[in-house]
Amino acid sequence: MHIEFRHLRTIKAIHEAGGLAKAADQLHITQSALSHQVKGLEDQAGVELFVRRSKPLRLSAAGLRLLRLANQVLPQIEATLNDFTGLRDGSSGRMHIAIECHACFEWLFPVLERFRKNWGDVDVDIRPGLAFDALPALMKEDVDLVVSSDPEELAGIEFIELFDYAPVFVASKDHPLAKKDYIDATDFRGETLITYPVERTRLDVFSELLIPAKVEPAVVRQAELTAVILLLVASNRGVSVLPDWVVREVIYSSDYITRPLTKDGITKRLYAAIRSDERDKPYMQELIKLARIEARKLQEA
Amino acid sequence: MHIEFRHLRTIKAIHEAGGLAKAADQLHITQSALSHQVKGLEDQAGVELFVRRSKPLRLSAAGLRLLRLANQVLPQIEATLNDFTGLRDGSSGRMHIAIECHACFEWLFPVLERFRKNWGDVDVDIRPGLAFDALPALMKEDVDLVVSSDPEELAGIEFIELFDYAPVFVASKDHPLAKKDYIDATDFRGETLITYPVERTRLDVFSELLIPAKVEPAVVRQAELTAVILLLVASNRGVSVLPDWVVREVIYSSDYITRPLTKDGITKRLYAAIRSDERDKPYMQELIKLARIEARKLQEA
DNA sequence: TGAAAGTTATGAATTTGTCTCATGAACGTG
DNA sequence: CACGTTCATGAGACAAATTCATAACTTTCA
Repeated sequence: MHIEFRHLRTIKAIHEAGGLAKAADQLHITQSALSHQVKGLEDQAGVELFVRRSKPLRLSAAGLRLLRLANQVLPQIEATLNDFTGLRDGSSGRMHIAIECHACFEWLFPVLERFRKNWGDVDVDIRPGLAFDALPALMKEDVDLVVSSDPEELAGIEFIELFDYAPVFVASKDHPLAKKDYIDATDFRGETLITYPVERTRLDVFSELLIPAKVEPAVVRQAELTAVILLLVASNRGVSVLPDWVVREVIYSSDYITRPLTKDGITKRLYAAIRSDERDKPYMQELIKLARIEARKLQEA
Repeated sequence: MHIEFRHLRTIKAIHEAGGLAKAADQLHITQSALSHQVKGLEDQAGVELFVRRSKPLRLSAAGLRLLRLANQVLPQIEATLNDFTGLRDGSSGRMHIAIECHACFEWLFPVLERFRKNWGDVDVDIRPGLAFDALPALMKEDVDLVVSSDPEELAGIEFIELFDYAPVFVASKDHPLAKKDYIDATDFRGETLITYPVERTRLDVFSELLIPAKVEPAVVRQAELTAVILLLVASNRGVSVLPDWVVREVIYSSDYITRPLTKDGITKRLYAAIRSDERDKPYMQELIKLARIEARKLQEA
């Protein structure tokens, strides 16, 4: 036999009730059960837990030691169980986010900043590493939310619409294309295009414009950070295509010009992919709400 | 079902081994048992403990919380069990001492002071309150050692000889009786006798001298503290009879004289009464040894 | 993509352990 | 000393954990 929580509860109850019989009532078991239990414990520990010579059954030195253990340990269990109800009812949980779209940092960061305020018990993280396998990771519960613009039909996964955005052409104000009202695929011929360092199929400018039109820019140069891309564009080292929420920040800067792609502009939609069973968790809903608000703010700026 | 230590050990093992099967080996039970156990736990707690979608069975948020509990709690149990082996093998325990003889503080305190150094795990205390019922208290395990000068035949109790001492007459150097070489019972007639505040039968001067001789002092005055008794004696407010280990400290002081009781002197023997089943405990033996040493030192002083 | 290997889940049977019931023993009290 | 209280004990009832056998699932590798 091993020492178990049951025994700690027993010791504590006997001590507090001041006797087997009363403790037994309190624990809703018989006095006999307690007696057996104590005996078992004593056999196992090899020490007497109670002083039996006197009637009001007092704790021995060893018994007191065990009581101390009980007083340490039982509250810790309580605390754990409480945390569990938190996890169950959704006031705490995990929110590890994978972003397929590089520029999403821009709006996601402020969102998480606000989210953190009200949901301190939720463990928040961004996992940039797995841009590729984001959806498999979501299914495997490696992450809990994926920001994506390509909804797929997947069992147990659903894509929740966040907001629409437009990929927008950005160039230096001195660039020749600044003269045009809108930009077509053919305009990229001979240009240096600056993109995030991901495969082309995952870049709007390629998937929506250049690949269908079978146009290849003169040079494709990659930069990790949005700020760096803008820097390169400003100094006329190339042109780029960025989501409107990014360029909105620079739209009034006299260094840049922005133009729609194609005459009618291109619109894309961003989704939050989550596991269906987490859709109703309150913090999940909250995060999505915050994302929509934040996006609107950025686009209205 | 309740959460039990078993479950904590299980969670910990699964996490460390990285899988049910390996953990099962480690715990010397079958993989099936672990699976059932985890299932039971999850049902009980109402939360998923593991992420099952991926193969190497990872802990979920709740699982991690439980692991934290395990890492807190299991060492505490270990510690308790270790303390128990201490209690079993006698390196720790309780040493609550009742003293029937008031003056015993004088030598007992230094003894306990030294005892404490080597037996820090033993809970030491002096219980002055129960001078009367000291022996019943010993039987009931209210105390563990009684210092007494009256051995009795009691089941489960044995009296271990500590050392011999002599009750000695003390008076001011200016007292008339200072002229005598030894003091008889009749010398107390007309004197003020200062004693500890206990019943006469438990005072050597009465039990050994005055009661047999049917002598009553003029006044019997009581004082709690040895120092106070000596103070009163020094200022010639009365005479007293104290154990030699006490007066040895003042013997060279020019304020006092000490004289033997009766021509041949009276010798008494002090005992440690303990429960027989504790006789062989190492700290018990040590305490008795220290008591003898201390007494010799005091009497040789 | 389809075995093969490895890992976890499940159901029924079995074993183990815990509890209850009935009763006895010990203690304290009037 | 009888009586009420409190704890201990043994046998049987019951509940729970474990095992065995096997299914279901994942991952890996060809």
